[in-house]
Amino acid sequence: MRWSEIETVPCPVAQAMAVIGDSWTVLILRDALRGATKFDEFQTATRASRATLSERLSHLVEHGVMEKVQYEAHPPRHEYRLTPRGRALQPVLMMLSHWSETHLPVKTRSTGRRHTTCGHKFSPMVTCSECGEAVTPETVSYDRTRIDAKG
Amino acid sequence: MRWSEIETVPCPVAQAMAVIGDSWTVLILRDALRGATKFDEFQTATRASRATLSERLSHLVEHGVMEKVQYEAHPPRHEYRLTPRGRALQPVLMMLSHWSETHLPVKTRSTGRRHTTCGHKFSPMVTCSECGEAVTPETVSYDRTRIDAKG
DNA sequence: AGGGTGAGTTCAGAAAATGAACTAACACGG
DNA sequence: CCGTGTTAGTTCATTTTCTGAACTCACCCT
Repeated sequence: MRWSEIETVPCPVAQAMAVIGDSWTVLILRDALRGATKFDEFQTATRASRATLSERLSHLVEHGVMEKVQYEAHPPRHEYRLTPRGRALQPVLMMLSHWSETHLPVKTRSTGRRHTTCGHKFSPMVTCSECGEAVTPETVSYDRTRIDAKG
Repeated sequence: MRWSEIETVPCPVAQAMAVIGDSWTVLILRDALRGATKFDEFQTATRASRATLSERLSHLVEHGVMEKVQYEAHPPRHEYRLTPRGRALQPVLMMLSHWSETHLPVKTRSTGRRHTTCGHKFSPMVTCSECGEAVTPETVSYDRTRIDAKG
């Protein structure tokens, strides 16, 4: 199966990858979440080629993760903004970054995440919406599990 | 910059992508977390080509996310198992899947996640390790933010 | 007129992915 | 011993995608 046909696979993870699974896309989202909006800003930050970046941004717009907004008419200038759907990826990126910081050989400075509500430096944790306790791989079950890609 | 050089970028997200950012890799991890261990199991579930799958599995082993274990000597047979580093990706995959289920047009059945500790169906939430309250994009700040890829 | 900026597009060459077939190393049944 | 089956790959010709550099367009500024 071709990677470009991944969108046809009826699995939530595959559907997510169809939208944000191409190379560079996660780095684009990282920068968007940090406030980047302009084409050249993304190009400098990600260092993807202009052609690839253009393709990826269009793809994200098509899938409702970002929107392309004209912010100046003369000369015509655009910026790319995260939609609510795009901003909802923040927890995913945060968990990914935290995994990287805690489980990969260190090649980066500590991120210094601070929770402004309580004022402390913190680690992001995944908890249960119902009881508030931590969720671990061992304490989750799935009512219907499908291993195969076809459904 | 070439995608294969992404590992040289000193940013946690880029480092994570260097390990799990290639196409198919996240689907391999999805299946590994569901209990897949054998080459052909991964091939059937992901539908990646055998060559690509072989390359990706080796890459994950190199980076300590999976290990290749001989489980039978005659004939020699191996299986791929998640290491602790690999299992630690479960929260990332869970948040990704949850994003897909809640923010993408539905093309899949609901996952039916249940927290065995409390017995309820639940949604995974990201909370602060210090105060236990929900973390949102608006309630996080970073002590040192770097937008550029160079550091 | 000449230079600069933002947002791309174009294109030839390089790199990576695909699918099908092939290999290896054995087990099993007859 | 022979043919078939299983697991785990490798090989390779073809197709697809990515890369970097240059180029375009539409303006503004001096």
